[in-house]
Amino acid sequence: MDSGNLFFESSACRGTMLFLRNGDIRFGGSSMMSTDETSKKRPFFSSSEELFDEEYFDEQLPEKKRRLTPEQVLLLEKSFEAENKLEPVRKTQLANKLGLQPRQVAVWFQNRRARWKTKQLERDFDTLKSSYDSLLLKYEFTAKENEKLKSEVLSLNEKLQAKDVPMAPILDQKIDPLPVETAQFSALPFSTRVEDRLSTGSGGSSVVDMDSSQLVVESGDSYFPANSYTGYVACVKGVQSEDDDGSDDGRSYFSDVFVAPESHGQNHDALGWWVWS
DNA sequence: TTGTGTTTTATTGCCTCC
DNA sequence: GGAGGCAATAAAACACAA
Repeated sequence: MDSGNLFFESSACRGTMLFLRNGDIRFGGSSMMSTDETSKKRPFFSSSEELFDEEYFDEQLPEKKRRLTPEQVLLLEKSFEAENKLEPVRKTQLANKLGLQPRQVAVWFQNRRARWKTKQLERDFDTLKSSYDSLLLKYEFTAKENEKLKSEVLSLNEKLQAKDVPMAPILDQKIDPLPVETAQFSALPFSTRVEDRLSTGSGGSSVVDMDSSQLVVESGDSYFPANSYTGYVACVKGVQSEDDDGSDDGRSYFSDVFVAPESHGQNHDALGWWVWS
């Protein structure tokens, strides 16, 4: 990992001097501190000036990878909530404020974005699953209705035949879906780009671009594959989203949608699903 | 206390953008 | 070409059951 280490040990401190490829020199070591103690001590990485300061060395034990204090994490979380990308000026300001190196702040944001993305994928999956289940129930219900109506037509035809009246035809085709208004949803093709979703963490609302007929998900909303899903989204009530850890913004990015299979017209697919455009 | 699974911090390598 | 982003990964720190 590191390009070179120099182990050192004394009565005061014990650890490893790390010579990193990027030219940084860092110190690692071990301690038997409690978590509480840890939170009171300095962060692991300090400026090279500090690290070569003898007084500093006498007072401070170099540590191995050190967890950030709750206060530091809180401030970082707040900053992330405001904006999940870190421009250089803000990085420097945060680093100064927190007593960390800018690199640490950048790394924290990088990892935080990764965690956020993982959570978001989980939420998207849950939402899609709920939507699928809901749509499946609807399909099954309507299919039963269809069968029921068919048998009614048969029955009535038999009665008409008995009275020698021309029969009504039984259409051997599947019925069309309910009108959009009746079904209480509207279909919208959507397409989102990962870059757009990640560009900021402060968004959260979805807007519909009527000109392009696309559901435009504002930055940081969802992680459906970019331009790879060409299905349709329809708004429906009652799909719950979850806010797992509370540290995320807790927004529901697709809490009111479900997805139907791809289609280019009002028709049925191979599995008998109703699809529309 | 110890083994094990999870979380957090940090590095590496590759990619994109300017 | 340098800066910054991301995915993958390592490893320390932590949590927790046995």
